[in-house]
Amino acid sequence: MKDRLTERQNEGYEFIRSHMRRERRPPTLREIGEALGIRSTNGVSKLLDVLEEKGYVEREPHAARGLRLVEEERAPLASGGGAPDLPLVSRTPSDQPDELRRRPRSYLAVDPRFLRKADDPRACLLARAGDDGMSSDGIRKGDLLVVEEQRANALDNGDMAAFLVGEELRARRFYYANGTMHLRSADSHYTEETYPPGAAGCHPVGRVLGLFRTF
Amino acid sequence: MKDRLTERQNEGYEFIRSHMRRERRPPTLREIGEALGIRSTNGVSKLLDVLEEKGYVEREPHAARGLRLVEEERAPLASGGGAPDLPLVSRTPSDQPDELRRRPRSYLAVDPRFLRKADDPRACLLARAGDDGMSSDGIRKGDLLVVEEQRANALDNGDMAAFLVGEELRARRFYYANGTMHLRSADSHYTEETYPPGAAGCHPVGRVLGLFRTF
DNA sequence: GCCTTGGGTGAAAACATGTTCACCACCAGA
DNA sequence: TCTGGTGGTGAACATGTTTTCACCCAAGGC
Repeated sequence: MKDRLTERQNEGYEFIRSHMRRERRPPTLREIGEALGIRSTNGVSKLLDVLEEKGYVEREPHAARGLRLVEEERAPLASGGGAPDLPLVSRTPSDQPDELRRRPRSYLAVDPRFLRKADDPRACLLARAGDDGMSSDGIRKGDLLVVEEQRANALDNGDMAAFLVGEELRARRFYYANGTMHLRSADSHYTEETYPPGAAGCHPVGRVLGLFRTF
Repeated sequence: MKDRLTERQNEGYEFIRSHMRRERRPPTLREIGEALGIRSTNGVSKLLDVLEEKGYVEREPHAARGLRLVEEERAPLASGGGAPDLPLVSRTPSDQPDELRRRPRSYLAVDPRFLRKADDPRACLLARAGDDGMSSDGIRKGDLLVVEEQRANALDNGDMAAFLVGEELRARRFYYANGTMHLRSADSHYTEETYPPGAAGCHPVGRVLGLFRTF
């Protein structure tokens, strides 16, 4: 699978590796050439062709610095490849749910173990709870909710779910009965809300898998 | 030194950060523009000018992908800006607090932003709350607490702190008065506990910085 | 002698990427 | 009312970077 490298090829590979650690980006052909004493970018390009054939690097055609080390890709954790980034969504009005993943406020690394209940980790996102309606269930305003996006009909009665109501994100228990969605709060100060499916004022985002809070 | 960013500027910064983690190389102006919905490379360039002025990034003129994150430069480990792993400690008796970091049950990746209030991220660990004494404050039995190890005399009155009591880990408000430690619960069903410093039955672990919960 | 492989040179062409210039709109504060 | 900061558009331009093409040399195997 992975052929052995000649001495010269290994020099090239090692330079690329060290360059990526130092600079946090791949070298250009010229940079490689300069380091190895190769005056022609074509000479370098051929060297990379060999490294690619032998399975040590991958190249993205025509891209500047379009070089990746195969080894580091798979590195389980060696360099932080382990935890996927989830987008922390910014405030979104409930009548424009498509905006949810646009312009995320930031990305946070989340250990895959927190997503083990998700059908699809890529459907997961982070959103801030906008009210205290579930504080009796231990969810407080400002908590970061881990939400797996789901359509309402994929939710089961009693699921902890997240909804956009106006511009606010609310965690509630979800119930579906008599053709309406019921959003049940855990807090007696909050009343149960009901919406017809597809109501502009309330968009079901998905199931709540977990939460993060900082003090 | 480091000025605050506007929301829009933060979107740009966060995209760059996440792109570098995913791709192991900085984005081009056009890649940034595409992600943020900016059609002119000049618009992106001006955004980067601001990020540079405010001390978040550095630019290498004329270089392709000539972008570096100031923050990640100083990152202690070569983990490429990846999330550090915190040990999830296993059950430890309060009279053997040194065992706390021995044989951790597992390690979980935790985004550095969850540790921003820590003096020393390496002093942080994860532990499961063993009772419901703080449920009125939103901490429930089984929650994963992010704890920065600290000696009791580094704690301030009113801090949310973690204690080993017997073999159980408890979150409580910490108060020190009249030569005794007071562990105040948020829940009226629990009574306040007091211990002399150094009591074998109660070992202060540190300050609680945050919590993780999965449903 | 002839072919293959590894390892090149040099230059032009094609494409990717950053820079500059002219211009626009909104908003908050002096 | 003016000014400066923020956040852009669009196009031309200059530079960086990779590709392609033609050609070279030495060593080893047949």
